[in-house]
Amino acid sequence: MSERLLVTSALPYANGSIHLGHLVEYIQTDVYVRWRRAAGDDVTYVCAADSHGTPIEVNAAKAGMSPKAFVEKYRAEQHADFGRFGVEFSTYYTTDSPENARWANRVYRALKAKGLIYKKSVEQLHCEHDRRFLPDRFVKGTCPKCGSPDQYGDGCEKCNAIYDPRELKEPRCVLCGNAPVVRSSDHAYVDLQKVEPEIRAWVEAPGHLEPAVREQVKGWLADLQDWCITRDAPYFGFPLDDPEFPGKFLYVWLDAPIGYIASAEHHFAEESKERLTPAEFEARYLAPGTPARLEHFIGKDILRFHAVFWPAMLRAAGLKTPDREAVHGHLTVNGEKMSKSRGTFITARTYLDTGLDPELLRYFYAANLGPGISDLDLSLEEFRNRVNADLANNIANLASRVAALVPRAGEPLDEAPEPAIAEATRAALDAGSRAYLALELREVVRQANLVAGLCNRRMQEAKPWEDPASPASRALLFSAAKALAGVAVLLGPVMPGFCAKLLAAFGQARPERWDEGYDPFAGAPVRVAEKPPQIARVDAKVVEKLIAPAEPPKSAKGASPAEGAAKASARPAAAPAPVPGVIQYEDFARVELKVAQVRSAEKVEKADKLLKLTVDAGEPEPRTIVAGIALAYPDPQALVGKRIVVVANLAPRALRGITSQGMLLAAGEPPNLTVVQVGDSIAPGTRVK
RNA sequence: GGUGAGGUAGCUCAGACGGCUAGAGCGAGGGUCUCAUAAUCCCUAGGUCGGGAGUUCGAUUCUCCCCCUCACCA
Repeated sequence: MSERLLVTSALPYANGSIHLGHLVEYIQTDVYVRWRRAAGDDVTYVCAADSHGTPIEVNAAKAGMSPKAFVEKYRAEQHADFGRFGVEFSTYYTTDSPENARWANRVYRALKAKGLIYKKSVEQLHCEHDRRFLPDRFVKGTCPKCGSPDQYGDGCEKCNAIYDPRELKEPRCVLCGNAPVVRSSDHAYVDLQKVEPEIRAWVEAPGHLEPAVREQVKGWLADLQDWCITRDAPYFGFPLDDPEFPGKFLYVWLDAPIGYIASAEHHFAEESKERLTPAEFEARYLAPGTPARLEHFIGKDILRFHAVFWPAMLRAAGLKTPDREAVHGHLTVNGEKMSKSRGTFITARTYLDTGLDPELLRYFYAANLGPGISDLDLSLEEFRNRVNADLANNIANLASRVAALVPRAGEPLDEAPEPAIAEATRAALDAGSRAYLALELREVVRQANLVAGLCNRRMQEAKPWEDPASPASRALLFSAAKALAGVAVLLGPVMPGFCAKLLAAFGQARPERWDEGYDPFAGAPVRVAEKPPQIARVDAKVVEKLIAPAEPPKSAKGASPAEGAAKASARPAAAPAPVPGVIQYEDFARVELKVAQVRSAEKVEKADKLLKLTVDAGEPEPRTIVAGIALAYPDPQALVGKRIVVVANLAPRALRGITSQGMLLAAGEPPNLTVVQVGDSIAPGTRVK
């Protein structure tokens, strides 16, 4: 196919560390980019740190740093983290760059020249103490609808009401706690109604958006709101160069997507192998009608900016519009939003610290990613199953058994392949290629496993270990090794390291390109050049290390507010602020209560209050629980067979030399005490909530 | 409240211009080989295809209503 592409991932906000939610998008994009390159395309993969906005300005000040230094710290850390997961950008720049300042002003001037900018006075909450207007997330107060305290200025997390910050009761500035006042200020607005037909045309054109996404965006177009693109000082951003709006800054969301362009321009001017002047870069990549493709990977949370505002901006600036926007959903962990209080907020570092290979995460994501916007769940159990069943048991083990037999068959092998294996491998490569283009990564993974599964089955049928040197055995071993080479090529974009080793193991070279003319059964004869790569089976204990010990909810003071939507998707839910004496649902949810059936009960020696119980909590192993209930149950046998409720996730603790794995619920004080029981219809292991 | 998406086996999902016994992978249960990472391979799972009504010879697949989930928005 040989096309030229500019591919982008959303720009992570330079205000925090990369987590597994971010990585969905960057891994998805990286896999796509690697496949494109393997297929002979010329791809430039652009990303950058999103560096502007109130949160960065405020947090930098808190950290006693200049915004520039603050941003650079996170930019470098993020870039390094991505690299560890094999995400290889052509460039990882910053939106706070001279190139971007120039581009942002150019786009602004273009909007203005087209008559799309108008001035409007807006009332906002202003903190007299901090001398600043407060973005929605910088105000907290009581919800005007339901009366819940401690809600952000844009909406209530309790009743889901959405309102204007001015409606908030008892508002206060999250920075200093003082009550803000209402003040008005003039701002620049983009009149989107005027360009609605152009936006609509872009949205409805086939190929730009997935059908489901397109419907969503069309819904917005039916009720287009004008867009405010300026902010008041103090602000970390580009000063607006327009006498009509003195002292204003460009809103971060105007310059963020422009950062794609500015970063790419910077890359070609100063980093790339083939250097391009800004004019050459623009002509090649951005001129309307250029054959170069522009593709954006984004999360569903920033769809509006990319599917409505961005095409409008590009059109107004006389540039080409995107050829595709791939939108993915958010990451959940064990079926729920990532949450610091549950310990499921997993950073890239946390993952690396467990010692798990980053390529396993790439594989898992690929195995679960399609072109749609549905959320992707990282169930730790599924992760383990997937890696163990597909990689360890199926693919890597096949490589291992073939490698053990090839020397016994007599190297090198250069046979006629088994037709069924050859055909299946070619079909998988063919289907895989189409799947990559359609971003059906899970289909790619499926195809690879089909091939390996067939080879394993053939091995089982033909038993080449019985007579390895026979012509039939040699043909099968040759076929399996070559099929593995095909699998390595197919999965190469997903697991570059593993696949390179797999090819090398059987003396196979990586093809220059595999879109056309690549035949795994041609090329070098098969010999075992080195040990094939192993995939250690993942142990449940290792995976569990991903979940941090639950962290107490942060105080309101420490919570870092985000202005509008964070740029990169899958941001965590903000921890609700604690109210004295009242716990949040999350606090309760941290306590894992389970039904358990008492198997045995006996007195603990030398302790007149303690009983030692063995209970079945629906787990592989029975639990031992030591409880101070002996006075209330002089005959421990009375408890045997009862279904009680235990706290299952309590840290184990030794009592009288016996480790108690949890505690049971009981009402009253000894000796007048009764163990909480449930009916016989509830099975041991059932969660109590 | 509005808009959009979706609700198919324990889990992740396929599928059907309406029609043979609704599929796959993983998990689970049983069996098997031993070249290989206690891996492979074989068999098994009987799920009201969210609920109700309608159209039809026939709907899980079409229409309508309802319920639930998710997202975006006022």
